[in-house]
Amino acid sequence: MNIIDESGILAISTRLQRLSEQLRKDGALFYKSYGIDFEPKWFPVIYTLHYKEVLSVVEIANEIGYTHPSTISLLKELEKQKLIRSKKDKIDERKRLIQLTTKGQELIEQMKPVWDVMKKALSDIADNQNNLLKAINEAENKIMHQSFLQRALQLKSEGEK
Amino acid sequence: MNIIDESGILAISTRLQRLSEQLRKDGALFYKSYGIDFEPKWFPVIYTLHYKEVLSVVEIANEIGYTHPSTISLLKELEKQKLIRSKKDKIDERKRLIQLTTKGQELIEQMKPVWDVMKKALSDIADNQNNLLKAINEAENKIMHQSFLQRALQLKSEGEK
DNA sequence: CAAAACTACGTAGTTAAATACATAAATAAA
DNA sequence: TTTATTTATGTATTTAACTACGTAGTTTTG
Repeated sequence: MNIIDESGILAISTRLQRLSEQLRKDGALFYKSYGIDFEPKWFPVIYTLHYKEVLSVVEIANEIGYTHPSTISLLKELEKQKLIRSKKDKIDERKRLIQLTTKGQELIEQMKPVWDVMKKALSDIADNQNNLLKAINEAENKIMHQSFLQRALQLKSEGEK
Repeated sequence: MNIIDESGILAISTRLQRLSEQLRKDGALFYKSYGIDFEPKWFPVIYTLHYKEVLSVVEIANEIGYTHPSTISLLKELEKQKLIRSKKDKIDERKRLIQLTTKGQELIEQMKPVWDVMKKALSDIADNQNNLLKAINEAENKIMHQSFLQRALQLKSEGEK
């Protein structure tokens, strides 16, 4: 065990990042093992469009929790892959409406069994005495209610009394 | 609740990354609220050197779990801030030995009470029915024993039987 | 209904990590 | 003891996110 792992909660941001990166990389390799040309970073957009069908750029950005410029660059890649297409909204001319192509829909069907296997492997990793996914949900809920910064500032001002 | 949060375990990498980023940003702002010029990304290096005192570049990289080029660029920043200094190892001339400067040590003393507040706020966020830090530890242990990719490939081959 | 404010999208530039590659010193092997 | 291998460090380039900024529609307001 190294110092950072021992440092506990203070290094939690680093630990989260590292874990995320490991899972992402292995995910990419697992798609490849099926001969599927799919990058894990595309998942949020594709999965969202599978359920919502037609969304604008900003709507997708909000759904996946990225900024809109990041989303635009993801959409560009997906458009190059011909997995999505877009058209101008006739009512609001500023909006670009995005949806899956037939190729995109077919790819999803092809990936569904892969996702099932990934789900099992991930659940196995994440479900222990403490369930990682539930822990994330609980932490996110707390942050949504009051951010880390707000909590820390409050503790700071209480300490100054 | 959006689609990605509903998608559960499949989007866990994205969720981990997002949470990490939120905590990192708030951390930076909290240091600033004390008038301390310190970036959260420096924490792993500084904290490690606080306990190990003298380490080479690659040793630090291993401790903090980054690649050595990333570590070198962190070290460059810290050297520019005069928080660390380095000298050539007399026994092994390839090695550059890194340690905290007096300024670095003083900064740590200044940050210790800040870290205490952060610890409380983070513990409050992370400790729920499922403890996030423990969940990370458990997941990392499982991955260390058998990676996500290995587990997924194994499930795949079992399914093919 | 004209001006102001807001919203949607896009581009440019920055940042923080990675990978790939190169070099030099140390160690092992023939 | 030369040669080959490994290790430590560094540089260049790539990647995937961000912020800052600009433009063009849309909506609200005086």
